[in-house]
Amino acid sequence: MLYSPCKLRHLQKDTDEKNTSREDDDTSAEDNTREGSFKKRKFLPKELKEKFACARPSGKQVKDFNHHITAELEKLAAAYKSKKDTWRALGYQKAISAIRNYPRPITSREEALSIRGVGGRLADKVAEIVESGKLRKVAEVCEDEEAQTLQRFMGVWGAGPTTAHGWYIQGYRTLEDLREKGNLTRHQQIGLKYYDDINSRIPREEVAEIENYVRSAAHGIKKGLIVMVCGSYRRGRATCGDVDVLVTHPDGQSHETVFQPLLNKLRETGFLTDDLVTQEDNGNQKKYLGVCKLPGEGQKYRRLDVIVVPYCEFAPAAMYFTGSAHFNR
DNA sequence: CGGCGGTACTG
DNA sequence: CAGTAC
DNA sequence: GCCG
Repeated sequence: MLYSPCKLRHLQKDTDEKNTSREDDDTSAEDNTREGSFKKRKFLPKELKEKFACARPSGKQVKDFNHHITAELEKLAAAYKSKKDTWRALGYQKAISAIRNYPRPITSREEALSIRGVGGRLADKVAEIVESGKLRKVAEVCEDEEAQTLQRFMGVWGAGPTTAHGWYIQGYRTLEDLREKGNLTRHQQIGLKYYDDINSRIPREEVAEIENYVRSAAHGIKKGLIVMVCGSYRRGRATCGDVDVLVTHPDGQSHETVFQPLLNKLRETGFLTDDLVTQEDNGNQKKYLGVCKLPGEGQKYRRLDVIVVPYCEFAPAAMYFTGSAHFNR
């Protein structure tokens, strides 16, 4: 697949929910607001509109017909990942993604097997879930203390399987242990501090609020900036694991000078509360990873990524960062 | 069987 | 360099 | 785990 105007170097792929250990609730409301406002922008050249037509997922909310199946498989995927069985976990994750996009309830082993990404072993498991409502393998693999602890530790941002295992063999079992005795990297300290918030799903309504907040700040810096949330939000999911904000400017130049001023502005207002990676350069893209919180009482801390791209890479970047099913084939 | 994304940051 | 995240 |  090629996108003509610019070379697409270093585009990041985001195949599915990053929070593999969490599950979405289903349902509800589609957002026409952003799409609506988007169509009204008159300065979009037509070739870019065409790309958007490809890039834009259907406006409909994505239904999760096989939630009972993916929820069970997610448990195994997370357990395998925590045990450093990464390729097995990847196989599970691909199958889960495929099943999640499957447009109707799966009722048989054969039907499962017809889905690309689901092989014989997983089709057996799907069949067991369809028949009994659960997987015995989950009890076997996930319910021992080690598996539970490893997964708890991997919920700390910046801690992967190796770190989690290291903590485990040092005798740590709880987050309290980590706070008191573990030596954590700066990333992990932040990840621990906001553990509960960061590991909760974000309602898409709140994602929209965050998008608007960032957009307002951006427009205070430079008029005409385009601010758009990608990721699972853009795929129509009811909840998201984090917020992926893509920023560009139609004049093809302004994106170069916007990155730091925008972040500074968001810091000044107290919206950005912690930085994880302050600048990751990818060709002419710039990426920020951090933590934000909307103003007001009772708001949660949320993981926020900001990516600034040149205009010519905007549409394809939106596709990459959205990671649509279309793109996985 | 071997390959499974490729890159940038942190320490 | 290994580990991690995107 | 799955795929080619």
